[in-house]
This record gives sequence, C-alpha cells and structure tokens, in this order.
Amino acid sequence: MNVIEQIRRGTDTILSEEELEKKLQKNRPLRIKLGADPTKPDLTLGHTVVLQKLRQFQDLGHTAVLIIGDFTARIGDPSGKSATRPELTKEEVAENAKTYIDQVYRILDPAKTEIHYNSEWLAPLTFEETLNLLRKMTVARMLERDDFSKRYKSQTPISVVEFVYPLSQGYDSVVLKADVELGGTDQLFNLLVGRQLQKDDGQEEQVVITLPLLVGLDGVNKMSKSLGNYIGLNDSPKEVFGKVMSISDELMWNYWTVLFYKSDAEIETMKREHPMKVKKSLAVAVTARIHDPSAGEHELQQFEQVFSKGQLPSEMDEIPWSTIANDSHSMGIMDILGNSGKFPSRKEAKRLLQQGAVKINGEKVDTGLVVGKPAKELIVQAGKRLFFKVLP
RNA sequence: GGUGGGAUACCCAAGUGGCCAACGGGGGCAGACUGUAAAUCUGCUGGGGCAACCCUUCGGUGGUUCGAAUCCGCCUCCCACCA
Repeated sequence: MNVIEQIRRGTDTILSEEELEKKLQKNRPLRIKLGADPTKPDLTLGHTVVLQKLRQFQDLGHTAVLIIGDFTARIGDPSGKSATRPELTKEEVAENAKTYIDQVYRILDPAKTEIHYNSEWLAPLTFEETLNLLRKMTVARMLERDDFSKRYKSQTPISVVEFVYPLSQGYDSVVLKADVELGGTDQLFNLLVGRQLQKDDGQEEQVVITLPLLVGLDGVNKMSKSLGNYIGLNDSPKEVFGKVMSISDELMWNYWTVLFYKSDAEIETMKREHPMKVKKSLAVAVTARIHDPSAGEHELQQFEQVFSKGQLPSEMDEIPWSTIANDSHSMGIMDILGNSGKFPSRKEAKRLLQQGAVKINGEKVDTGLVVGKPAKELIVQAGKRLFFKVLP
C-alpha cells in the first residue's frame, strides 16, 4: 500500500489528493494542523478518529501542529448551535488545555507535536487588521455554509460574531503555515477558509482532509459528551469494554469502518461470524486503543466471566462493615445499600431493591431484610453490573 | 422603536387557585426474554422516612390568598410580526 492509499483510509474527503502528493514529495516533515477547543476537556472515542489520522501522519515522519483555540473559544463555534459560549478565564483555559493535552498524548507522539495557543496571534490584532481579515469574506459565501444557511432559512438567529469564527480559524493556518489541516466533516467550510486566506497571503494552500463523525452509543446522534452517548478516553477499561458491547449490531459495522478502516470486503467476511464474537473483538480493540492491549484482553476475560458464565467479577470494591454500621448491631438492607455510597441516593437504592434487582450472595432480597454483622464477606449485587463486597 | 407571544423536571411538552412531585412522549434505570445487542412486554424515574408523613422544585423577586406552577406588581432572558 503506498502512502496516499494509507492516508486515504478512513477519510471522508481529501482536497486534493494531487496537492497532497506534491507536498509529500518535498522530503520534509509536513505541518499537519488540528484545532482543539479548550471548552470541553473530556475527549471521546469520536475524537480519536481525527487523532488517529494525525498519528498516522506522525508515524510517516510529519509534525502534528495542535492549536488550542483559547481565543476563538470566546467567539463560539457556530456548528449547529446558537448559544454563545461563556468566556473562559485564563486559568480555566490553562487547566482545560492541560487535560486535553494529557488525553491527546494517549494517541499522539509528543516528540512530533507542536502546541500553540491562538490568542498568541489573534489577541494582538488591531481593529484595522481585523477589518482586513473580514474583508476577505462575503456574506453570500458565508451563508453557503450548511449550518448558517439552515439557520438563516429557519430564521434562527445568527450572531455576526459567528462569521468571524471561520476566518480566525483560517488565519491560524496562515500564521502556522499549515500544509494539511484535519477535521471532522462538519469542519469542511472552516478548513476551506484556511485555504483561501493562505492563497491571499501568497502561501501554498493547505490540503484539507475531513474524517467521518463517529456515531454515538445511541446509534443516532454524533458522539458527544453533552448527549451522554459517548465513550470517554478517561473511562475505565471496564466501562469502555462494556459500552462497546452495548452498541447495536448495526452500529458495530460503522465502528469497524470508521475506527479501524475496515474495507467493505472485510466487513462482509465479519458478517458471516456470530455478531457477538465480532463485537467482542471490537470491544477488545477499542479498549486496547484507549488503554493498552493487555487491558483489552483482561476485560474480555472479565466480561465472559461475569456475563457469559454468570460468575462474579475478579475485582470488586470492598467496604468494611464498620463504615456501613457504626456498631455491631443488625442493619436493615436499606441502610446497607444507602450507606455503601454506591448509589446516587437512597431512593435510587430503594427502587432497585423494590424492582428485585438486588442480590446478596446470589440470593434475591427484598425491602424488609435485616442483616446482622456478617461472619464472612457479603457479596452485594445491584442490577447487572454493580458489585461490591461488604467485609466483616 | 412599536405590537404580540413565551420561560415547567435530563429534553420536548400538558397543566391557568386546592384532587400537583406536577398528564403525555423521548431519554435513562431495573425486571422478563437474550448475545449486558436490537426488538418486545412490565415497572420505576426530585430528596429524606419501614410507614403515616415531611422537605425542596414550575425563569428571578415581591405581593394577594387559609392555600399559587396557576392571580397581581417589578425584573431578567428568549421568540415572532411590523418599522
């Protein structure tokens, strides 16, 4: 497989392949730009789609140029939303950026990564310079952008400030002399503005590569933290594995394609297998990507132990009896659950109890149960996935 | 600038003086069935209490009333139409 073919895998659009090929022949590390928004430090599996592509470029010897959009964050990216973002303090930005970078380095190679904050060059711009930037764009072109035109037609308000966002993002490319810029398919317009501004500046235009947006766990919306349909890079291996197993079969094929670049032929082959087997492989692969390969294998083994064989997990949180009861007297089951700290509220624990979801040592229990100080550990299970031990 | 409409729980949305912790739908959680999938059926979905019951909640605030999500005053924000 040649380099272009490798880069092409998993992408949505490359503008254009010919330009990319020319750039690749330059025998110098290309500058591959990726913008990051410092408002939401929790990265999801969806972000890894773009990051993985960036990593691929690094592995081919190129440089990742990460931009923390600390200045543009104040404008608010119009992508689908009308709400203006609250302004972040310097401290918040610094904190968010740090969290962001920590997570990003799980995928990227720090040795081949540059990090910049766009306030460095955007904040000092004078009003005159800003006007010169604005002059380069027309209202008509701006309204071509999909979400602007939709909002305009549906009479949803668009702040004039939002028009500045694509321009400032494009200006970042000029300042950093980006060779390539990556983004999700929803970023296409902004990425193209970068090309235009570079051209006006007499630079060679950046190649634009968009990657598909990963669909969330619900199988409908794009994966995002705010919708709660996400797998987070900071999720535990157990959560990652469990979440992958909970997606629908249909969605699984999409994940294979978008995350692991599987071809249609390979998908067809997989479809002949038992779906659960294929899904387990996917869960192992995703867990391995976010954590490490041994974590993937370990969670597979735990998953089979707990769910396929109905056995207990190998590790459970342990709670000494003394933290639940302040003396050795008997305790009602409600107090045991309530004091365990494993439930958001006592009501929640009670609901589970009333619905027959709570077992102690494998026996279903009901509301009235009273337990004396146990001689040996109690295994408490609530629902399918919450287990903990109460130690004597 | 003018006129009209709106703000209800995670989201949408009903409710216009007590029967309201607040209809219904979505989402979520649990049970059954399963492959911790999907689909389907059932239940639950503010907090505390074993319970009777109590506390907090319908944009903010101040009133009226025995009693307010519901009525009145002021404030904040949003939308539509006209200019």
